[in-house]
Amino acid sequence: MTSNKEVTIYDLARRLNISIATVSRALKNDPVVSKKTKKEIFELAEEMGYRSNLFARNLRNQRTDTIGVIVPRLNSYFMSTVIAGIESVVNHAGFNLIISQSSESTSKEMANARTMFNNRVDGLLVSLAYDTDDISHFDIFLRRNIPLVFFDRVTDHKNCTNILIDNRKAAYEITNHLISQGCKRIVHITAASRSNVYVDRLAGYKHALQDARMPVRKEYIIDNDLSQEAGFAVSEKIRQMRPFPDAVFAANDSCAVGCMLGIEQAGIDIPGDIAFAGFNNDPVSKVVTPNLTTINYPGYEMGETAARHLINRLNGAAGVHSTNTILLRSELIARASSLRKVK
Amino acid sequence: MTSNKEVTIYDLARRLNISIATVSRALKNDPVVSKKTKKEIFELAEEMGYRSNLFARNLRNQRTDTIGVIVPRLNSYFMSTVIAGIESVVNHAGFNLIISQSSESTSKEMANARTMFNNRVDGLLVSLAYDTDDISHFDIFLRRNIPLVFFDRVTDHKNCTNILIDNRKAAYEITNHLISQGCKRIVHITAASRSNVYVDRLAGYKHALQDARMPVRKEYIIDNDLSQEAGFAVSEKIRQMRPFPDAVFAANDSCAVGCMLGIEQAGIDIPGDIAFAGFNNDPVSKVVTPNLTTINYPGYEMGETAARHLINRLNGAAGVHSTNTILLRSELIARASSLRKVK
DNA sequence: TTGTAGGCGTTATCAT
DNA sequence: ATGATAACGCCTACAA
Repeated sequence: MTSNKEVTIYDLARRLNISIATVSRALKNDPVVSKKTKKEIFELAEEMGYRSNLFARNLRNQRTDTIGVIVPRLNSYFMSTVIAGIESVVNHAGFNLIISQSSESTSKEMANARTMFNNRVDGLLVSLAYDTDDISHFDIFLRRNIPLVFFDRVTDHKNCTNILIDNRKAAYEITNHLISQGCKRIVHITAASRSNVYVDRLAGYKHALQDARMPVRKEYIIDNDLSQEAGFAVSEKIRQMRPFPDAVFAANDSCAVGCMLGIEQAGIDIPGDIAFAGFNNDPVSKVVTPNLTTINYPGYEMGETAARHLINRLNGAAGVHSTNTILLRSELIARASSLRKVK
Repeated sequence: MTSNKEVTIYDLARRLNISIATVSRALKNDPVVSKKTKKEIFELAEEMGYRSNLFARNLRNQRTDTIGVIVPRLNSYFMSTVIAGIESVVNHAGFNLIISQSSESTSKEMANARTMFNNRVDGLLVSLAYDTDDISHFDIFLRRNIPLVFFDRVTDHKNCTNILIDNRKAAYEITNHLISQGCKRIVHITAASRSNVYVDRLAGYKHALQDARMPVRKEYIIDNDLSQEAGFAVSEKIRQMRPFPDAVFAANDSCAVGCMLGIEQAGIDIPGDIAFAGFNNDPVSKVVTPNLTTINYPGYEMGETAARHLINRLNGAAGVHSTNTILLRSELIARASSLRKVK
């Protein structure tokens, strides 16, 4: 059992018979302190197991060098890739990171925001929960000029920058791809959420149909929570549709995969009888049989961009403040699940 | 542009013409303060946008109510399930959480540990990086009696509790299952890591073979990083083996899946020509064709257990301190990838 | 190059 | 029921 007593700069100062000011300066490598003194201080600090007290420091500095991240869920490939991107930038810039998940619940998101606020984060990166509509719980940050950057699941707000891809365009492309493969009755599985992500994908889908002079049928637009299980459940519904749809475009890969599994169990041929497309380029898209056509979503870059933008703002970089939206490039990846014709 | 100035208890006190002591007491709902004063204080705090300063509070209290988590990677289904379990317990107990990933790098793990230490976490939950062997970077915690709990990727250390499953037994069972299906030449894919997880699974595999009086062949034990790509690469190696193996037991599901994809591309029948088994019960195991036999790994429970144990220790619960190891139950899930006989 | 002293916002101990 | 005040550990003008 060792002592719990913390070593402070006072202890170091006392032992070396110098002032705490010198110790404090030495520890932050202030060039004004003599090499010799510095060396002594460092060695003693090491020996006594000194650690800087972040609270005292932050209390004094009114700055925490910490950035908060709030995401709906940690458990998608996409999200963990984003986090990796954020981390690389943030660490490099000497900031710490606090991550929390809202579990797709607005009330938890509100609590998380409060915690971040109380932890005095210098800035915040947010991807909104499924149902978050009103974002007034972030006002506390804006009122104090704490920069707020949204990514993926965003919302329009002056003073906040949004980092995302052009969901509408990507959905347009993938729908168009299905059309080009001869599909005429394309089901779209989307989320019953007002989130930009799903709204825009739906818009892209509709737009592509319209441009191809195909009807937008209400019964072909199916709402669920986009989980794999929900996708599986949808397959049952689809099987009973008459006329039978000849394509499914789901707003994410897991849901597409769940639906594919259900369809295949019923002995229906993919893509012969019905083609499939998803969204995100999740690794599972390369596992399912046949491999799933999807949109490659640059998660790592998105994380990097969001973090870099935030840090630039913190450092007062010119022009950054007025940036409203940053769009990243995405791309269609056509795989076997949708390839019906030899081109 | 609003002011950045923080509201403190001094501001509240001044406005109400009372002392900061009363304000402080009122804000923590001390029953000693009169209802009336309390009400006034709360209302003014709300009106002025007061927020408690965590740094000042922590500095004063020498306690942060924060728990740190260090994991190798966030991007596996298993790990995000664990985190969810940890979160539920931790939030409920009124603690905050700081999460960081070591990206399987020992040096990053060391840096993370340092950060956690400087952030004065009250306790730490750790799953070790791939190659971490020496854990002296955690000594700083132990020296200060900051409780440390390892889960999944653990190491033996007095004063630390380990939460894990019986990897050896699980691996024994799954190997035995393959043997019961008539497999005689079983390849094991494992990690070139000294981590208990892989060492124990290998031991279980060997043990099962020995109990069945089957030889343990060195060339059947393959090392890699257990990624899906690595699994795919292994399939090539396996295809060239003579005699041809009739089963593969990989130490995780992604690697098993990667290998299956390679084997199937070569037109080899699973499980007819070669059976497959993985580990973890990752969702992908239900997507791959045929569905993958695996071990169900109770991630959520593991997270809950680890967090609960840590919090009990922080609260000084009796007996907890001397607990060395907590084993959770795992179970074999036999699916089509290994079912060769009708029983 | 080093030292002195005040303050960052709280909480807890003593008084009143 | 309320008030005054001393820490908590650090940083930084200002002084020497």
